[in-house]
Amino acid sequence: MDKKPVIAPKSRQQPRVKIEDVARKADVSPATVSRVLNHPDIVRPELRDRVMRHINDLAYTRDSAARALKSGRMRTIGVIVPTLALGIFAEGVEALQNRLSESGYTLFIANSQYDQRREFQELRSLIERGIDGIVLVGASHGRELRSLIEQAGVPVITTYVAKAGGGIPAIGIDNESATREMTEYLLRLGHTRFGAIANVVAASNDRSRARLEGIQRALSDAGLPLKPSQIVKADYSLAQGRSALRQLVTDHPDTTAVICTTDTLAIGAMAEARKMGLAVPATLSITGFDDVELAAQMDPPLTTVSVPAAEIGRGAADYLINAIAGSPVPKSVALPYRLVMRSSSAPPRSGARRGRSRDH
Amino acid sequence: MDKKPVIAPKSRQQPRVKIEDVARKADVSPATVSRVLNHPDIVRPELRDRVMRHINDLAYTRDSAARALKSGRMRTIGVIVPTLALGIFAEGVEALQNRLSESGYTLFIANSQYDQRREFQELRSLIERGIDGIVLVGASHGRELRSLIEQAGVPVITTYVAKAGGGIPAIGIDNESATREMTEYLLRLGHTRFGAIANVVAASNDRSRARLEGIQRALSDAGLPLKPSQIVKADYSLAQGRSALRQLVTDHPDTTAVICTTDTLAIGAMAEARKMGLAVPATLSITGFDDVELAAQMDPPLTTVSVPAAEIGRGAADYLINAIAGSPVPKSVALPYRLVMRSSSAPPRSGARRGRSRDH
DNA sequence: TCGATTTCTGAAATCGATTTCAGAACTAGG
DNA sequence: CCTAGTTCTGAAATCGATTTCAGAAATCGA
Repeated sequence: MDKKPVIAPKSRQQPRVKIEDVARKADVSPATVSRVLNHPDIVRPELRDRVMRHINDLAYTRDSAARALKSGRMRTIGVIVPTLALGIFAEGVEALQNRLSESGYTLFIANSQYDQRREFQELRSLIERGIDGIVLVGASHGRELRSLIEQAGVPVITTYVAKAGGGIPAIGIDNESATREMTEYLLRLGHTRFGAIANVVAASNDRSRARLEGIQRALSDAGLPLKPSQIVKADYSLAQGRSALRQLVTDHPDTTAVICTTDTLAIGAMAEARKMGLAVPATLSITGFDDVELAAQMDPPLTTVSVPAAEIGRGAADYLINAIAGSPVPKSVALPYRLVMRSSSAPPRSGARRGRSRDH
Repeated sequence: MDKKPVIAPKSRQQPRVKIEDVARKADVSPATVSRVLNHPDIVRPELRDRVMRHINDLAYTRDSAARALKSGRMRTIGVIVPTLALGIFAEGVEALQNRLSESGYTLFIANSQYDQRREFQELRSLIERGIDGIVLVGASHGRELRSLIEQAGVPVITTYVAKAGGGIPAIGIDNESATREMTEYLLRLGHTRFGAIANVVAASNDRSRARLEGIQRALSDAGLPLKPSQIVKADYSLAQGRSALRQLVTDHPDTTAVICTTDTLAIGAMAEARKMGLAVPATLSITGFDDVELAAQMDPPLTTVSVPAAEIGRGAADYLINAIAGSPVPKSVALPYRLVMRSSSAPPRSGARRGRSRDH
C-alpha cells in the first residue's frame, strides 16, 4: 500500500550541475556550451571566455554517460591479464595505464587467473561497458572470444608474445627464440646434461610453453633431446621451483645446467641447490626468464632473459590509440629481448672432467 | 565544397543490435525486453524464455552508456594506488577486482606514483567517468582531493591503513603498532643497538612513516631513542636496502638489529650483510615488513610482518558495494597483522658478551 | 457467468550531451 | 545605404535503455 521510499537511492545529494545550468547562467544555449567544450575554435573568443568562466564557477563536468551515448566513444580501454601478482604483468599494466592517461583514456582492468572461460566472461563484461579497445595477454584465445571481439568491432592487441593467431596483432617478444638462444649459450659453454623447469601447468600459459619448446628445440638440434624426466612441470611459485630442482637432481644427479622458464622458479631452484650443497654455478648452472628486480641481486646474480614489459605496455597503448583514431597501425611488433649473462651460469666443472664428448 | 566523408569514423561496422531489434524479433515491446533483463521475476516465464532466446540469438548486449545515463549508476569503481609494481598493492587490487567482478562491477585503475598532484588528477578523471565508488591508499590526502570527493558525493574508502583523517573510512592495519610490536620483540630478545631502514623518501608514503614512528616510539619508551644517524632513509628498492645497510653498519659497527619498513629493503640488507661477511642472525638480526612470497624462502627466512592485502581488497569492495546500496557500513576497519618470527632474528651474540646492561 | 482484483504488457517520457539545420547577426563590396 | 556572403548561435532531433502510467488480459469469488 504505502510505498515509503526506503532510502534515497541516489547518494549524490546535490543534483549535479548540467550543461543547461551553465547555459542559463551564461545566457547562451546548451549547444554553445557544448561547442565551447568540444570545438573551442569555432566560438567567438569573448563568448568562449564568458562561458568558460561559468563552467569553472559551477565546477561543471560533463556526464560521460550521456556523452558516450551520443558519440559512441567511451574513451576507455580494457585490459585482461592472467594475474597482477606477477611483477612482469603489473609493470606492463602500469606503463599501459600511464600512457593511456596521457591521452585522456581510462583503463579498465580485469584478470583471468589463467582461465580462458573467465577471460571470456571478463571480456564480455568489458565490451558491455562499451570499451573502445582491448588489451589481452598471450597467443592462445578461444574462438568464442575472437568472434566476440570481431562482432563488437573493437580494436584489440595481445601482448607479451611476438605473434598470435586469428588475425590478432601482437606486441611482445619471441619467447621460443629467447630460450633457444639461452640454451645455445649454455651448449656453447659446454653443458651436455640439461634439465628444464617449466610452469606449464596452466592450460592457457602459452608463453611458458613456447619457452619450453625453445629449450627442447635447441637441445634436439644439438642431438641432446630432453627426456620427459628431465622436464619438471611446475606451477608459478618459488616453492615449486625448489621441489622441482630437488626432483631433477635426484633423478639425474649428473645434471649440470637447469633452465627455468621464469625467474621465480629459478630463484626457488637456486635456494634449493644451496640447501642441497650444490654450488652455483660451479656444479650447477641455473638460468631464469623475466629479469625481475631480484635476479640481479641474487648470490650469485641470476642469468636470465630481460623482457621489456614497460615497452610492451606503452606500445599496446599507442597501438590502440592509433587504431581508434583510424591511423595506420603495424600488424605485429616483435620487441627485442635481451639475454643477461650473470654469474649463475658458467662452463660445467665436469666439462673438464669428461671433455666435450657426448658418450657416457 | 564537396564534403567527402574522410574515413568512416565508426569502427563498429555492424550497427550494433539494440533492444528494439530484440523486441521486434520477439514480437514484444522494448519495455518487456528491458524487464526480462532487469526484473526477470515480474515477467511471465514462457514470455521471458522466448525473449531470452532471441536475446541470445542476436547476441544482444545492452549499451551501458545508455543504461548509465538513465539509471545514474555506472556500476564502476575506481582505484588509485601509488604503484602496481609492489606486490602488496597488486595483490590487493587483484582481490578487489575479483570481488567487484562477482557483483557485476568493473574496476577502473590508476596509479599516482606517490604523487599527490597526480592522484588528484587521476581522481578527477575517474569522477568525470561517473564512477560509483573510489578506493584510495594511505592516510594522507590533500584537502583539495577530499573536497572533490565530497562534492561528487561518491562513497570512498582508503586502504592499507587502519584510520585516516578527514572523515574518510579506512580498512587496513595499524602500521605503527605493528613495527612497535616488532621492535619490542627485538628488545625482549636482548638487542640494544638498533638501526632502521625506512623508505620515507616519497612524501605521501604515510604507511612507511607510521612504521618508522612505531620503531622510534618503542625504542624511546625503552630508553634507547634512535639517533638520526641510526635511521637511513631509502627509496623503494633492493639496491637501496643494500647501500642503506652498508651505511648503517659503517657508521655504527656495533649494531645488532636492523629493522626495515619493507621486505624489499630487508632483503637488500640481508644480501649486503652476507656480502660484508656479517652473519644473519648471529651478528645481525634483520626484520622486514609485508611478508612477500620471497621472505619465507630467504636463507635465513626473514622475520617480518604479514599484511592481509587480499583481505583489504575484498573488504574495500564489500564496503563500497554496501555503501552504494545504502546499506549500513562500518566507519573504519582495523585488520589484524601478524608478526612472523623466522630465523633472520635472534638474540644478539654480543648480548652474552655484555649482558643486558645499557651502559657502554 | 459477471464483475472485481490482480497480473502483465506497451506507449511514451526521460536521462544529458551532441550536432544538424536553419536562421540571425554581422562584414564587406558596390 | 543596400545586398551578398560569412560567421555564429539556438531550437530540436538524436543516441539507447529504463520506467511510469494506464490500459489489456487473466484470475478469482460469488
